[in-house]
Amino acid sequence: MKPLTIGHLAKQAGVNLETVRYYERRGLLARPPRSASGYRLFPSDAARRLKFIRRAQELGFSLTEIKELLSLRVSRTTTSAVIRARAEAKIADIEAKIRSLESIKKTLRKLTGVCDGCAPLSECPILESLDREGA
Amino acid sequence: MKPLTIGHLAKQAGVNLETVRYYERRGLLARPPRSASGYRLFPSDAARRLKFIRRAQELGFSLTEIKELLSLRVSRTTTSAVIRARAEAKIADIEAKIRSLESIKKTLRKLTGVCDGCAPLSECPILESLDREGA
DNA sequence: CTTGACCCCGTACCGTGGTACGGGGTTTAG
DNA sequence: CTAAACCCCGTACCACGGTACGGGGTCAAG
Repeated sequence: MKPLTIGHLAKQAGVNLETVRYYERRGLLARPPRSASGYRLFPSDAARRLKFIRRAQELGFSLTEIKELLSLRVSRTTTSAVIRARAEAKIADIEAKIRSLESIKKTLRKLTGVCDGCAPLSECPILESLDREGA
Repeated sequence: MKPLTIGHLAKQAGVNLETVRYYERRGLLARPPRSASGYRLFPSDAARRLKFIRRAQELGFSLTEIKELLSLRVSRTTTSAVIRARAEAKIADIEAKIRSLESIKKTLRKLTGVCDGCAPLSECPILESLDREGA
């Protein structure tokens, strides 16, 4: 639970040290307290936050969106109703993503089934997923 | 079912015309036949393919990965066993994405539940999702 | 008390995924 | 038969998300 220097944090989270500074600049990581000589001293849960950011990126969220996600919490300055609305919007986004992924997955499963069933497949069956629904 | 010029295709798929050319260069779209004067004449299902690409991008796939996804199909040059293995790898990727999304969603649901239950929440509850499991 | 590892900051540079530009031919509607 | 609208191609440029560089201070081991 002792504070981490930027190098240790970066190593622990598996990211580049410069990336940590970059996220701080972008506001994804709070500006940490500094030692007398100006070194950043990160709370140990900063590593968790970094890992969250990386995972969320892999799921197609931009850094801006991730920042929004991370700031969803009840506070003095934001009422729970506002938070609730924002969270529900995010949930809808996420559910749409999940549906799309399920759809691709289903298609891929059909594809792996070919070997067993020898069913005929269209030229590029994957195109059959993700049809309809406006952008 | 008549062929589309690049402009019509772009409009139909809701993408920039230059993007179509870019995808063609990147190999995500087959080089289409040309008219006598050199105009591209796309089969009408190219629009579907473009929409697929855009959706897959929103799900965090890079253009390179999308190209791979799109090329998953049985052909003369690729045996079904190879395809099967590739498809199964993609399925595993997708399932991991879905799990991560479900995890974030669950956290967000807890958040929206606050209004009703007035349960105390940690400072930033979203961090609790996506914990553990190596990158 | 020096040497190597680490940190600071600002700025420059890079890969990905486009998007724009510009000089030129083509097609089509009036 | 001409003007608008479209297409060609190559090249330049852009935003995002980093990543590297370089000149300087700091800290810990020998």
